[in-house]
Amino acid sequence: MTQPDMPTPPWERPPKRRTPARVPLTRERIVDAAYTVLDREGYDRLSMRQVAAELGVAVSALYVHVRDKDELLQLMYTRMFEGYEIPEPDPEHWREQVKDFARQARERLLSRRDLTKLAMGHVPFTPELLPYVERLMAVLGASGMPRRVLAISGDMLSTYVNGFALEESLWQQRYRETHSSWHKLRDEINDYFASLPPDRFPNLVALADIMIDESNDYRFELGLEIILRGLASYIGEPDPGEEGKESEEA
Amino acid sequence: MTQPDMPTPPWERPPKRRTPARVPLTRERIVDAAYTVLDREGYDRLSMRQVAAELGVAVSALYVHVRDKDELLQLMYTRMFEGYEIPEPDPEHWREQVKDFARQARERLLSRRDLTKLAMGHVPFTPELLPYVERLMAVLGASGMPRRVLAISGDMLSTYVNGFALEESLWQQRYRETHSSWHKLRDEINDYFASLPPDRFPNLVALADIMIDESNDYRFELGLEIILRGLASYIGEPDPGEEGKESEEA
DNA sequence: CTTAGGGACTGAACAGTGTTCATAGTAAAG
DNA sequence: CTTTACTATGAACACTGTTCAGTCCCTAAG
Repeated sequence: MTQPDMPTPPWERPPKRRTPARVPLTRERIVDAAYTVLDREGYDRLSMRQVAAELGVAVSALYVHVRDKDELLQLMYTRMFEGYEIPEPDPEHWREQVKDFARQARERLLSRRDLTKLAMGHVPFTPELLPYVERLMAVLGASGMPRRVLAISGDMLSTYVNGFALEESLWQQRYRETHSSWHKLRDEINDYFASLPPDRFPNLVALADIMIDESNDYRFELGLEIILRGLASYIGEPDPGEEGKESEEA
Repeated sequence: MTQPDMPTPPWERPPKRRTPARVPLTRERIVDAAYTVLDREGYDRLSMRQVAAELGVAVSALYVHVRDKDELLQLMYTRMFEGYEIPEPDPEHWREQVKDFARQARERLLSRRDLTKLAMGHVPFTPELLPYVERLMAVLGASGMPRRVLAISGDMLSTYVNGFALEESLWQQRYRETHSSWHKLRDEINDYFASLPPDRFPNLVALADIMIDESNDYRFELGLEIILRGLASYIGEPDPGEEGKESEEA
């Protein structure tokens, strides 16, 4: 509303504080700081005190805006999804669309430190995240697979991607702590498997060269293709839901 | 060596202490106590102090036998595998054998509290656990699938089982904290999905009745079958390893 | 039997954690 | 200006994993 280049008339009191001495604390700023701490310190050292220190604020101030550490982690989890791109469903290309989604998810999980640990144990069923689930189900549904297969396909895919990325980041963490390069660690594991007594471990010895030695990208793609083939095998079949429908109590 | 029913001759000194005042602490006893605490308190409250208290011993005494809390968790993880039964490989019935293994694993993970959290982030590559991996690879290898598919099939299966069981136990935990029965919570989630605006969430609304409402057993079996179909689809195909073999640096 | 050694165990301490609460400060509303 | 509402503070509580100077006790040697 104010013309930026015009000088303020002397009779008009300037706003009490153009740059308030204390920028007000918000959930957004807290999550920002939490991510800064996560990048620098890692998930295990991400504490309320570190986040407060990052903001130059007392610990208890955080609890005005956030109920729990759990709620803060939930907010961080939610932010992980921002800007996710899931395309319009296209029945002709659902397989590539699903693969692109999975690749995007893996890339994101590995793009910052310890995001896999953050993602684990959370479920994208909050109101803010349901749109993403809806989009994925739309893409998967375009394939024409039966209802009951469709209902668990999303879960299977995200479990696979999360589990794969978690394992990747665990190895990364381990080599950062003990080895100079991923190559070195990989070769050592390789040698370890190859040096096992072949009479007791014939299969592991025979597979030693590709158990870990294979490119992670390639392994990821192959696993993805395996799941997609399994899903696709149900297209055209009747819904596999009529037998075995006993309910359980857990 | 001593005849149990014979009275001890008076000239033969009895062993210094038949029931020593302090039963010696061993790794085994520590792991026992840790499992007792895990059952009673849950993973998040499993602490060195609780374990020590369970044994009636000072905390620092534990560190004589165990380097870390991490090492204790590793020992607990190892014990999870004791008594696992993986059959002799039989090329005719590999699918049922693999399914039995997966069912057994899921059952075990859910048989005690928070075992899924304990299993997560650990890899069964220690010397004590390699025999189990070897057996599983033998069963899978009997199917005749290509080398590179075989190499990741074990990982995929355990990722699936762990992820599935983890999600199950998360729901169980959540309903224990807030709801009277799993049925109640399930119905609420069900209603929630069904009550979403159908224009924005057509797929989720359409699947509301089977997204969560389905029996967990049935969902588990279906996911297993999907993976097995994907794996089986490679039998008879050449090893899918010649294209896309670029290595990465991570 | 006495002595010395060594391992198992203790208690206290350190540096950190999540969370709460009475209090002080600040900004807007009456 | 005063009141009200609310944010932020600092101290405290009850925990956590881990370390370390000692103590105890059992065994082996003299």
